[in-house]
Amino acid sequence: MKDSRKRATIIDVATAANVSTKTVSRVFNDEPHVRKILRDKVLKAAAELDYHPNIMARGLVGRRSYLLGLIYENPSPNYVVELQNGALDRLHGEKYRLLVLPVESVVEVAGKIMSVLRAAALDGVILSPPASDHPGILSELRQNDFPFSRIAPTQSLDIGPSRTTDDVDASRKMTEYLLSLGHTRIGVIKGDPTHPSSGARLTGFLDALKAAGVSHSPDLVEQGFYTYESGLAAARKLLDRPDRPTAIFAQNDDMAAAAIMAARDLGLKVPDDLSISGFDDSAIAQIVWPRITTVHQPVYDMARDATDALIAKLENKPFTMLETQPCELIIRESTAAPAVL
Amino acid sequence: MKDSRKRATIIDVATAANVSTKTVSRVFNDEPHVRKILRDKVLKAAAELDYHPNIMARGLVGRRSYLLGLIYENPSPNYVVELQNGALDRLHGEKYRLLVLPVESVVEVAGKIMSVLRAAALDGVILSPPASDHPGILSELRQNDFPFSRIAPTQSLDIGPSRTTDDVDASRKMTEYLLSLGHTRIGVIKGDPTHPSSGARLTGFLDALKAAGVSHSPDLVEQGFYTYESGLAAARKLLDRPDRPTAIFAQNDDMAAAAIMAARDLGLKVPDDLSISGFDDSAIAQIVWPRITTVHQPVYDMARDATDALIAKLENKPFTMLETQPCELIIRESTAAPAVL
DNA sequence: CTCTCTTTGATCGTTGGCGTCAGGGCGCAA
DNA sequence: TTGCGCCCTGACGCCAACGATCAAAGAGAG
Repeated sequence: MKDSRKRATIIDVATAANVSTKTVSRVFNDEPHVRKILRDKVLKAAAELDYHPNIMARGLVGRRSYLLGLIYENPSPNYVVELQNGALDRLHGEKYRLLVLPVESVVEVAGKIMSVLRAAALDGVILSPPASDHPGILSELRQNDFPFSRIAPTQSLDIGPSRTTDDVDASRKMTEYLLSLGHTRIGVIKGDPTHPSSGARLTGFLDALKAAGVSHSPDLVEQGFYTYESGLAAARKLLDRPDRPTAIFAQNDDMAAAAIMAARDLGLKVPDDLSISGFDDSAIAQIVWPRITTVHQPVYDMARDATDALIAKLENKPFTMLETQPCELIIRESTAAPAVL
Repeated sequence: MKDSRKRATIIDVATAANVSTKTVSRVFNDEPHVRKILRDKVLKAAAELDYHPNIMARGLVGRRSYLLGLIYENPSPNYVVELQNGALDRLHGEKYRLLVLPVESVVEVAGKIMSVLRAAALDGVILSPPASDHPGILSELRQNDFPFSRIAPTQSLDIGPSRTTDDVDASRKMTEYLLSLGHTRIGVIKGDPTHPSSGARLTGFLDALKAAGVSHSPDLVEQGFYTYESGLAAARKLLDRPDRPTAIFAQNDDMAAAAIMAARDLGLKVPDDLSISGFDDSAIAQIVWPRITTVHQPVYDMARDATDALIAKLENKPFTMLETQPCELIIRESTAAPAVL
């Protein structure tokens, strides 16, 4: 037994198996031109020596780190964890590993994204909103020929592989549902303005109103930032209005949950006195009471698929540039017909 | 201008600055014996060439990857994100990077932890519960002299740096508070039995009852797994009993939130008909209604400090082996005196 | 001739060990 | 006091080494 402190090298394995290092290399890289007998001998020797290829050395000569980055802002823990899990599950069994790169704000990294990526020696990067739509970041990546894939982009869908949903359509459907219940005075709590999803969701909302011939006052749109706290403040403003809306369409579930809390503070019953709908179908939507009517966003699936596309790109395999996932309206207890007509 | 696809090497910088590569290396590693004039010249050349040291090459010769791993199970997104943020914030500005290593269950990796760590070429690893208390994992790490630090361990506090809170004490305080309200029939929803925190929290609970001379039936202890779903099932069992408890002490906030939902399904009012308390003070505790009385766990702080200790260890700087953080009872709206005596 | 290997030597980018060189301080003899 | 040799130290440069891959050339077996 060797000193366990010292790791076995490819030379040790080659010696033990009585083959050349080249052969060992071939075995570990699944290359052809190795008989099964030899392959087994090598694997046996490697197992006995507890040999693992040195990623550093391999990376140095092959110019690959097998490290992928995931860039995200941190709106809600549920979202982040789903994002990570989607990526991690796809990476399971692969030799790639995931480095998490949370950023305070996309603006923060806009100019120095390449420095960050190079300093971390990443092979590729997965961009989540709003980085996935940031023109500066995208152009910098393209200029440097840096492999990336995008989660839920809304613009320039042709410049790289991506997985997305149609926020406008989903938002339109949700609005149609609220209209069908009889709501016409609908408050909106917008998400972070630096996230294009926020604009898209508003567009869908306005489209539906227009199609239904319902007029809408811009005063009923309040700015939030996809966080619980921002949702609380925005909901309070909406509910303090003399012409209080009969329904609030929050652009994500965290803000919808905050709206429920704000309504409770005012003694309003949800959904009897006020309907509230969210977006994303994150875990929180089923934990609060009433459970939130929302739109299911396949965050996990999008993250997994974006990772898949990135790996395909890195390995020069074919991949689809853009895939739009369906989204689904999920009706729960937070919405109902308005009590007063 | 060089082709931007090709990264500048230390040789390019040395050539541009008209010094030796060794000098450039010294500058980038903050070593002495370089005059300021030369240092500035090197930095200027490096900036112009957009040079970043190649981590792979550096790691190869120095046997360091500057990669730290964070091992965790995935009980609740809030917990995971706090954990990650604590570690990441400490790493900010350092050359170390964080690799996330979620595991299905600690048992899954118990035997092959070294393989995982070596395959990922990690410099060190941060263990969160329950890995931080797993005897198999700990002994394997020690046998291999692999640097690690632990978050919230409960056993063998002398074998490595760690940051923890006193779960027994915190649980005792919470129980004393429930007793002081007048509750004597208190149901418990336990956490995952593979997490030592679960046992510790039960111990504190039983200690307090014993000290107060209150007898307790083991039937009032239900098994959960720190997840919302498990809490829902456990709470239902407790509430279906003929001698329904007047209070439920859930061992984390997710399960406490589930208990609130279960109570609502039965038409019970919280806290009027049933008091519910949680543990951890995670985000969810303030999002549900009533907001949950809980014990604040400084997860973020513990993660940051454990990261700090690990870095200190890796760089042979002094560090404290064990530090116990205070914990704080946080009283909110989910607890009150029992209505019926 | 093809398939399955081995051998040799170069290569990736960086760092550690060691050598070199210049200059300063110091002791000591004249 | 001056001049000389010596040691020490700071400021570098040169070269091998880290571990794996890869290209090229060759060899034995079928």
